[in-house]
Amino acid sequence: MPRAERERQMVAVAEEIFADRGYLAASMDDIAERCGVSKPMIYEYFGSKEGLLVACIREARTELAKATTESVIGAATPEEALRRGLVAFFEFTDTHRRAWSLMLRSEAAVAGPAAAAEIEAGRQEQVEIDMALFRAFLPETSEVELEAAAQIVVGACERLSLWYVGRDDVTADQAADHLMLALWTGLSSLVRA
Amino acid sequence: MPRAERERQMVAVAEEIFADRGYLAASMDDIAERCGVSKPMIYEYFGSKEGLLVACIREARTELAKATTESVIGAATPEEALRRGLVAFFEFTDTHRRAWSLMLRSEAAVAGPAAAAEIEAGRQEQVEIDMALFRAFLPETSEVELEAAAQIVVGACERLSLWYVGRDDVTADQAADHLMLALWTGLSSLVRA
DNA sequence: GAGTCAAGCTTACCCGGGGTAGGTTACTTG
DNA sequence: CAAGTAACCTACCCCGGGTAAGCTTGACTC
Repeated sequence: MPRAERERQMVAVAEEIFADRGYLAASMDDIAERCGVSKPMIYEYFGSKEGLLVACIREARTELAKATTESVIGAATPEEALRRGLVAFFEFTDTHRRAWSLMLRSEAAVAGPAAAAEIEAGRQEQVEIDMALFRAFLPETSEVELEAAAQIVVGACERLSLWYVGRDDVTADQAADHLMLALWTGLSSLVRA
Repeated sequence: MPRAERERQMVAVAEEIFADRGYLAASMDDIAERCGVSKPMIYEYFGSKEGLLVACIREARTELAKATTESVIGAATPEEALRRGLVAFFEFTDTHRRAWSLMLRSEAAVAGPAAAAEIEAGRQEQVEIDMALFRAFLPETSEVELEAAAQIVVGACERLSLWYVGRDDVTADQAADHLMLALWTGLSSLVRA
């Protein structure tokens, strides 16, 4: 099997095993066996166990960035853009649960500095997408304010997606609704209602 | 040295080493040596490496829950309660950086299921504190709505604290301000400004 | 004061799994 | 067909989590 194809297979298998058993409990021998290949092949292509994890995360975050950026194309108002981005995000986390749990669960230094950096880079990517969006609609707002808002959106999305994926009585659309109410309209509106 | 005291010392040393080098890179032999004790003592008291991590996390989350619940006592309006809670939270993450980075970095299944559960329990604790607060001020609002709002607040706090701790030009108060603007007033207000 | 029990502690070891050295096969290319 | 290289293997090293078995010391009983 040619290298490129084998690498894709390895990433796919690793994603599944990492997500299932957790990074620590997954052994490289097992992954190799499931690929029908011996362990040194993985080391040849990915360098280390952490390297393999990084490859998995990178693939997931590339897909996520693609899905969210594409979703906001052509939105007329900031409200519409935000809502569309949220729905796309929640749909992604729902349909790509394995990939998403990898990005969440393999936090930082537990797997190693490279994996930590990859995950943080993924978040930062989302932050920058959000900032670009806000900046386009809100030219008057300061950069600090924009970044704070973007971080808030990313954090809220992350947490809410975990919550809604665990409940089958809430759809991606409803999750986006809740988030729009809180972030866009503001929680203060609940008091007056 | 009596057991209780030794346990406290072990947790303190472990917290530091885990936070410094990361969970994987920290070896039990090193931790034992820094305690002036041999490895089996730690296993006697905490059962496993993961058990030791769980003890560290539990201590940190207990402190955090204490700080945030105490901060909102006596608040007259929901706005004041929310703001006070946020400030207390950001101050905690700033002054207890090691403990906080442990809670964030040792995500989920990477260390093992018990550690994952402990961290999720910590988040859920915060969610419930928030829900109780909201419920007190907003008796009309549905439980689903309350929980969604609480999840959003927790997620936004987590992310924003990481951001603000990394920037020395932002104070806990200002971080709380940004969050109040986004969550309480709503981002829509930026458009009209 | 000898006997006993437990708490706190040790040395010396096992073994799974990440990572590597060095070689084999088989296909391309000049 | 010789040379090179891509894809792959077996066999091994060794660190570090985890354990077995026993030592020391002090308190408490008879």
